[in-house]
Amino acid sequence: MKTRGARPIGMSLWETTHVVHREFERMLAAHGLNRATWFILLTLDEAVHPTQRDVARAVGISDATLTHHVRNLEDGGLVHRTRDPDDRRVQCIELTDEGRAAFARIHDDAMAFDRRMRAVLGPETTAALLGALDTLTTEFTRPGDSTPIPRA
Amino acid sequence: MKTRGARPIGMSLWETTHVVHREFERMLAAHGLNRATWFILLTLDEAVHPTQRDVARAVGISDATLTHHVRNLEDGGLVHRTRDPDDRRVQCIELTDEGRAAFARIHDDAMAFDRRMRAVLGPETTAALLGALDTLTTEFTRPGDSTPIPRA
DNA sequence: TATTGTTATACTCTATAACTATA
DNA sequence: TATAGTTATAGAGTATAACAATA
Repeated sequence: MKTRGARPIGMSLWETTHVVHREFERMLAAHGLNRATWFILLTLDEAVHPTQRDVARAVGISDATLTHHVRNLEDGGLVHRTRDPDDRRVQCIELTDEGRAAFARIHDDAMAFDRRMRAVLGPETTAALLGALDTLTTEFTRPGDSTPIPRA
Repeated sequence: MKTRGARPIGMSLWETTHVVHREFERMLAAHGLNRATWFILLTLDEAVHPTQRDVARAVGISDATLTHHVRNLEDGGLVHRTRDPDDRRVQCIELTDEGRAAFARIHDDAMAFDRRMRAVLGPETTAALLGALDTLTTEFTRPGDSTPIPRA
């Protein structure tokens, strides 16, 4: 058939995302994290006393999957959980001191990563890229799918 | 800590890619395929008598993983394999008639998908987006990592 | 010995369903 | 009854290592 036309946008989008993402994951792995656990720590940093369910929603994974990752974080000593005294069904997740230190280190690396991207693109292209991505996200997001931080 | 600055580019890139990709996978799933098998069919359409190893390289997966997917395609009747008479170690993969028909249908849908993206962006923004993606891919591709069509 | 591909096996991420404990 | 979270289990996609067949 030899179907050849312009390269599909989706192909470029996929390729770039995964080339970039691979580098980002290498950085996270050097700190003992992966994408899901990093998103969890980000959510914990930004939310005020979230329940696990809140965190799962924010990260875009199921409760069961969150339990799995939180257990890993807890085993690694980055996080610790206590039952909420006001509602003992609720687990309160908090960063440990070690977790806060790790978060700060990774956050620095993540910011450096972002600066590298912005530097290579330049301010105008960066703005154009972000605008285009936003347009596509709006176009392809389904009303039902509320995934603030998208899943894999 | 409440670390808040501009939204990282990587986050937008990740989110958009996966919102778009989710829709694309829905389309593929309606035809009984997934991303890996679609990339395999694309490679078969474009390459001339590739070995399985060639296809694995092009898709960016291991030989063992390719075997796994090719078996699924074969079970689905889209592909069939014969040993190369000139070198009986080599499997020649070919689309069946049914495979060619399925490929044509999916290809039509994929082109429609691409038109939808280009339409919502407009020609200038499309060009700007592709340029930015290309810049990022170049910046973050490691010399060793040759992944023409990227893996998950 | 080197290469092509397969098999056996296992790991990670994910989900659903059934469950516990609380409310 | 309803909710928060856990456990048990499974499936998809991936990989590595050992292997068979062929060169």
